Amino acid sequence: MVTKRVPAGLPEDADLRRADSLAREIFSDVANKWALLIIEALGEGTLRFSELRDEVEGVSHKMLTQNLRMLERNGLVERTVHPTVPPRVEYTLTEPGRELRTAVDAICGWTHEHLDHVERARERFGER
Amino acid sequence: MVTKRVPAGLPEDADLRRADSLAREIFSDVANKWALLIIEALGEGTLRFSELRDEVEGVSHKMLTQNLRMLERNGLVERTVHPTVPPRVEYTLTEPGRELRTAVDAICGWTHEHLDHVERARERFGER
DNA sequence: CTGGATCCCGACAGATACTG
DNA sequence: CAGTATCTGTCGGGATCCAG
Repeated sequence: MVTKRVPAGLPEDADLRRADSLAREIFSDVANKWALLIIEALGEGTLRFSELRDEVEGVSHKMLTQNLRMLERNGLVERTVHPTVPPRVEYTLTEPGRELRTAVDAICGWTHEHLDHVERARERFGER
Repeated sequence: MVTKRVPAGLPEDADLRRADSLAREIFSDVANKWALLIIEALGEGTLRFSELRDEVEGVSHKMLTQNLRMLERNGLVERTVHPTVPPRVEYTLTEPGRELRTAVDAICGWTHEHLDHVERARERFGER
């Protein structure tokens, strides 16, 4: 987390602190397993709640709603309710959300590309 | 998380399942706040344990060691002990670790670039 | 179907103390 | 300084039930 350094006490000092703590807060929100998997699952498209639950393997009802609310609150995901019966709710990444997704993609890609490296590292690590 | 689809029952089927579950496991390990912050803190350089504790703001002694062990086990971080007194232990990203770091950089960058967007989204979300 | 609310247990994370 | 161990409380997160 790169932080701009400024002599203490200047007028803009407080603002910078605020911005940094906000950045940390957002990072903490976003940098968790379920949030990233949801972002990855949404991809370019639109998914319903139940589709997401199926798509994001292993996520519980609670964690899904919780993270979706959080992502919506932070403006990463847009939630559109179709007032039909039964209700139909769709989730889509916003533009910033899609931008973040490319980073998540990179992590996913990295994971698959280094399976062997990790496995070998684990074996070596196991020898003790 | 893109998964290659193969007709069930083929010889390589089991291998693919194993690879996927391994990928998920690695992802779960890596996609957490402290691990990502540690990777980001290490950057291109080398840091001692105590330097990392200072650098990664808010991390506890325990979480730091725990995550460092995990990153070492997965071959993302290299740990070198200098048998001096007092002991001096240094941590560096491995090559795969540095590759992953670029993705983490992207997330950090994203965070700082969208502070306003997030703040506005939160305000709008608050109106309920 | 979506999702809020509640209960409850296990895992996680902090604090502290102890070794090399 | 670096790291392990233990103890303890908190809370993440699953299961379940209820409502719109």
